[in-house]
Amino acid sequence: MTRKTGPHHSRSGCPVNISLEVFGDRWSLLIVRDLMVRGFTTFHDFLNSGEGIATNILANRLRRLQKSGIVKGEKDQNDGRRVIYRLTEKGIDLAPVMLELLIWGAQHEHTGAPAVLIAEMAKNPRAVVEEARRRWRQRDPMPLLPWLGGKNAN
Amino acid sequence: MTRKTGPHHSRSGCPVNISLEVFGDRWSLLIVRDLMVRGFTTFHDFLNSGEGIATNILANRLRRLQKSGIVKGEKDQNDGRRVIYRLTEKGIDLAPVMLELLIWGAQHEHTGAPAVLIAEMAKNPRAVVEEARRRWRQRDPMPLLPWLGGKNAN
DNA sequence: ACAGATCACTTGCATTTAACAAGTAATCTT
DNA sequence: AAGATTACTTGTTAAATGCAAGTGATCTGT
Repeated sequence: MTRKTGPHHSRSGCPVNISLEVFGDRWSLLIVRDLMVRGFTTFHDFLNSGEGIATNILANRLRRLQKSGIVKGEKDQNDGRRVIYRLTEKGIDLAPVMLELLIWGAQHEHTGAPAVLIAEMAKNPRAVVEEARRRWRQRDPMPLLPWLGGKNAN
Repeated sequence: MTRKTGPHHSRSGCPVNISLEVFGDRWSLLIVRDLMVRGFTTFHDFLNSGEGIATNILANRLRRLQKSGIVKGEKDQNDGRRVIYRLTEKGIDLAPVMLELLIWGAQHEHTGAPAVLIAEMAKNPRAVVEEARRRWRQRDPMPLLPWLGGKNAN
């Protein structure tokens, strides 16, 4: 009924904690990934992203990401049905987090990622981040990476 | 041999996705943070960490982190009740992720982190990661950072 | 040696969140 | 005008989380 501390009470002022409160769940960063490295822009894109998010969860996460200023959505001018989602600057600033996540996962878990490519990125993270930022600035829709998931092996 | 990550099947082979399946929740990375930057080692430490995790969830996350090889726990030789938790190498390899998470949170959200310190870390992430790794190797229990949570407004 | 505290957990239960299946309104295509 | 597409909602069920209390092993002080 009555919430004692309001709707969004921060558990602590630690930056790590606060980051996790914003996108510390199983889906939010996958949406950011799709926007950042795969060049996805629509609800439909995210839905068929390979991991199988449910429509209500996707809608909810997109709303949350917009509320926290990481993503912005606007109506497509050529097609009134479509909403085009795009990272904000705050969103593209997650590129370093995304990259380190990618590197860690590729180095420590069995993924479909080609080791050479990962090593390359690990050697020069600054360049990768800068390239991501460049594409974002120029609205370059081309994926940043040849898609790493492979044929979705299961 | 089929690429199985255990009884749970992977949603996709993307490294980002797999990373998130391992620690993509609100608590796992906070435990890693406590181990990595605060020098915490015991159940009790994590419990009084400031964010208020419940005992059952904490036990569950510690188990999961151990199963995925990020954390190792062993009995304290001087006190048979205690279990001392420590990051594995796979765990300390999360330092870059943690750091970028920290930087992003500090730059984009309202946190208690001193801006100067954050800027310093952002300027030379390699050094910070190397220092974290050094402390881990030498079992240096000293916190990596003057604690950033501040007075923890709760 | 014993009482009481401490530590690392469990267990049971209520509440919250996520997953699944359908449906809907607006818009576009033919 | 019919049918398809797009971006969602709305139920309903399953799972995860949060909370309070309890358990057993071990340590500490007397």
